Amino acid sequence: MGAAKAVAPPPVERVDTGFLESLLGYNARRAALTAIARFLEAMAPYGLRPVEFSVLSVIQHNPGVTSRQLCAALGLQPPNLVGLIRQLEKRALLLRRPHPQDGRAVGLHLSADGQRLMRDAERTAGEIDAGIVAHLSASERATLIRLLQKVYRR
Amino acid sequence: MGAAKAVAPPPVERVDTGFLESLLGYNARRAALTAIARFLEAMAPYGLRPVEFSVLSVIQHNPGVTSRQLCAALGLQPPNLVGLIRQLEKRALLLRRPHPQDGRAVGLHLSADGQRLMRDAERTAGEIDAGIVAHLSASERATLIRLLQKVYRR
DNA sequence: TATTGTTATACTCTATAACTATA
DNA sequence: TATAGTTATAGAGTATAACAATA
Repeated sequence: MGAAKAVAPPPVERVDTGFLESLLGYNARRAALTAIARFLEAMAPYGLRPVEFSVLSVIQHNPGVTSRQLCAALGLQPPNLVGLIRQLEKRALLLRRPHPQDGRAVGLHLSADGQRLMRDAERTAGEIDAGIVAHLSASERATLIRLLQKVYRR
Repeated sequence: MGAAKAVAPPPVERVDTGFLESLLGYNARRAALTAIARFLEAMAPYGLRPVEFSVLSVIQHNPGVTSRQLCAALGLQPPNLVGLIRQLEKRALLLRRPHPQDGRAVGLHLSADGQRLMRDAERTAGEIDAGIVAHLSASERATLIRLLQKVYRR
């Protein structure tokens, strides 16, 4: 065949990420980043980042929940929750009340302001989420969420 | 009905995360974190973190790719790629060669060692990934990946 | 002895502004 | 003037060790 010595390879025209796209982890991460980016924009008016939103949401639906329970439910480290709780308390969105049965623990509750904020924020979050999967059918969306849960639940 | 004044609410027994679990973003993030945790363990013997793995994988399948193209393909910021490339070059896993057409750019290539490492690492990554979705059927796995791509591709 | 909440701290990841060399 | 690569730097996010108060 022809001369095959020291032929400079042509520049890459289109980057092939085929192998990565065959991995579940890569696709889940990319999808999560897409969703989180939209979420960040939509929650900016409320002054809530994703972690703050999820913390307040769990407190709203579980009044009196403890820090420990929050950490377990959301996969957070206790030390990282301390500053978060303190800031949300400063903003008067949540209250810390003594735990009815355990003197070491503190029950977390939303204030009236916090409840109002979260009612609006959760509605907005639901709308944003629907927008992200607007080009999926309702059944595709349900399937996607069901399969994702199958992955991370043991 | 009964007396309803100042009754202390009972402690939370089981934390309800139902609302968060109705959001795609939350589920995608949890699934991604699960997959990444397994990936971290499996790649530790190769000394590769997820970003390093994805960078080397793209270079392997696109010899001569530039930093800029890598960043666009993987969603990285150029400044964050610099140190990564430098370390991988120090480990003699990749080579930087002048770009054949653009004097500003540098073409990235895997060394022979890098190619050997990535052949093994990609095989291991595929096995790990299969293990994460082992309790899903082959068709469920394909559906999951297809729907995730539908989310993050525009 | 174990657990809740906390402090201090460090490490990773990611983001932005500004510079240089070349196009 | 626009782009590729780089430097310096700052901000999130996440992790561990160790402590006081209570169980």
